[in-house]
Amino acid sequence: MKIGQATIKDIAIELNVSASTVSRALKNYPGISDETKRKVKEVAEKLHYRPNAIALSLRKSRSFTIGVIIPEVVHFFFSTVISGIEGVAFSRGYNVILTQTNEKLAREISSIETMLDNQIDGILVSFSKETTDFEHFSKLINQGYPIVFFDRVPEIPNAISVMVDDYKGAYTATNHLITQGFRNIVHLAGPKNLKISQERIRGYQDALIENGMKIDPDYIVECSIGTDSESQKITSKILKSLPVRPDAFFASNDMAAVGAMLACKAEGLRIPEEVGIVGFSNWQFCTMIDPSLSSVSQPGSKMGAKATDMLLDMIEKKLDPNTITGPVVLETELLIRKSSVRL
Amino acid sequence: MKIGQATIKDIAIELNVSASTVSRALKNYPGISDETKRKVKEVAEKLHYRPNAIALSLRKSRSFTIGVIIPEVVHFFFSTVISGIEGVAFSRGYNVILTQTNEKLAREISSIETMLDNQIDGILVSFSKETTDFEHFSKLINQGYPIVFFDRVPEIPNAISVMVDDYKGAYTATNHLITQGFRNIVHLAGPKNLKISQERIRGYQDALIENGMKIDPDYIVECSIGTDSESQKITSKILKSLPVRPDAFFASNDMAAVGAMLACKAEGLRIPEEVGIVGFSNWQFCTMIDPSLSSVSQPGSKMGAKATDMLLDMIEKKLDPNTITGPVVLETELLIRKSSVRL
DNA sequence: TTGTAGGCGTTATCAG
DNA sequence: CTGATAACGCCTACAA
Repeated sequence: MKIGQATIKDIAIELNVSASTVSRALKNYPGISDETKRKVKEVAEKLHYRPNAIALSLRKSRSFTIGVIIPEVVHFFFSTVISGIEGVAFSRGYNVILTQTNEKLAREISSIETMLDNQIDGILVSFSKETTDFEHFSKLINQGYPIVFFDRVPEIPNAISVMVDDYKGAYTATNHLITQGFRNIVHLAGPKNLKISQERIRGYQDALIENGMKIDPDYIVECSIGTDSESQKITSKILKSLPVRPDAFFASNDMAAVGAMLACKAEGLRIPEEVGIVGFSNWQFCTMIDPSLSSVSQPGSKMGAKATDMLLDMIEKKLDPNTITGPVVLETELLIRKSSVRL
Repeated sequence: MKIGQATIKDIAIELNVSASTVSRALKNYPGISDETKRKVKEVAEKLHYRPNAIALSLRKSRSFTIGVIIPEVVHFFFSTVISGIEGVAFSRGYNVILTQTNEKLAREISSIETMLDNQIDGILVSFSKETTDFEHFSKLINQGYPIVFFDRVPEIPNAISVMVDDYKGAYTATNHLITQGFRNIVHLAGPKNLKISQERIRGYQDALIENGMKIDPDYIVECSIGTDSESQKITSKILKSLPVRPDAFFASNDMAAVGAMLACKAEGLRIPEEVGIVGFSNWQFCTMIDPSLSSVSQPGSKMGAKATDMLLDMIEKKLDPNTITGPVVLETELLIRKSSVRL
């Protein structure tokens, strides 16, 4: 036996039949004698034959592999999404090629190119913070190439996307803070070019308005990086600079919420008595910190699973993209913990 | 222009030359007129020609893709490893196929098969908790197939692996607790079939011995799942059941450490005054909880990067596996925070 | 300097 | 029921 995998040819030679016969026998094609099938399968087994997926890809222009483009792997939410993606892909017989952009547009573009070179059957994308032009995506969409966006979704024609109800999540969180009697609520917002950030801002604002409160732009502060240290710095600054000291923070992500919490503690402010805090994403550590952090949970794994199912349905033509009108929106859930409850 | 990518043939037809000429021109082979090269490249550009990676793979039996087999994606440490892997792979021109086993042996085996079917050039593995037989790995190793193990490494001949110095990390952590005056130190251990768990246990024990303390098996408790809730339950139980109440916990992972912390708090024990706690891995939340958690940091990203570099070196024959004797061991670092300092 | 032919592993098509 | 041939896209030894 030669090095490397046995091929159909090897089986054919061993049995003195043609390669096509072997191919058909292995796939139980009609019009092959049971006897031949038996023998072929026996030899295949003996030689540990496994079909060469690359040859199949070349032949069929299909790789049974999907690509995932994600800003960062080391990010709790995204890692849950990846997990969801991987699960569905595996169970439906697809491989997953993973790429992280580190929030770089250039990396995003080059990853897409490599994926196309590799005959990837479809792509799942959450684009980078740098991405403001979506030409590299719309080009593919217009060619009918299967793409599904998740979480960070672009506003371009015919884009298929899965997202969470950021607006409602933010609205509910803010409303909860108001119900708890907090009045000067700061929103620590995400990068304002992302739709998800905008939606969360909108939810925050509407909650204020509907409760008869005023919107003050100074109380909407952008935390573009999203780390706890960034938000800690920003928070301690605004605790002093704002005309009326904030008594609550609704953060667009949990890291930022923790930063705010640390800053408040450093100022000697008690949580939740003096300051209420709510985060977004429900990272694992929410229940581990003291006080435990209220947070809007995003169904990351479900989002990954849903996006993958849609993508594979498109690939397998079980789903006509044209029948899809709007984005698929998954519900969030406000998990109320100690950081925001003072009543 | 037809649907799909332009091929070498398309360029050849457009220029009335043979496909081989085009192929050579594109790769700047000697013995092709500059004129032809120029024209070929021009047309290639015009048609947005990109080489078909699948065809290349088939031809060369090389895919420029490596496989990563990991127990869980949603795990801070592993996600940093993935990040390191992805970074090096990308910069060296390789794709990454990702698979998570969810700690299932069956999944591990089937993933390897799929990867081999896809002509993956090499594999990076951290095996599952279920894996006790390594036949599926040794078979490949003996065939000369490039594999590098990371973090969870098997004790089989010729295995190339990258790990952290679990022994020293555990030793240092335990020693630190002793220095702080803690005397009844419980070790919350990981699954005992994993080498990393064994090494940490050994480090813990040696630190006790060298400080003239006794080893009590009852003070080594296995937390096989590794969640905070598991360890919380276990901790509150042993706080009561052990003859002498423990005054410190060295946990084999940070989640377990947090569980212990929560259990102690629930018992009204003050940390670090009455109970000292040290974790392992230095998850993000260590600095976010109160008191901040001392932890042994594992260089996950570096581990991923190192393992990938070695794997690619093997693949590219820059590294002869036979020259490698032992595993590559990366240093850990004890990060001392509030949870363990009472002096 | 360029073209031809053969092959990487598989399967669809057409013959027999 | 089975075989021969061509093709997926690319590369390369050999020929011209």
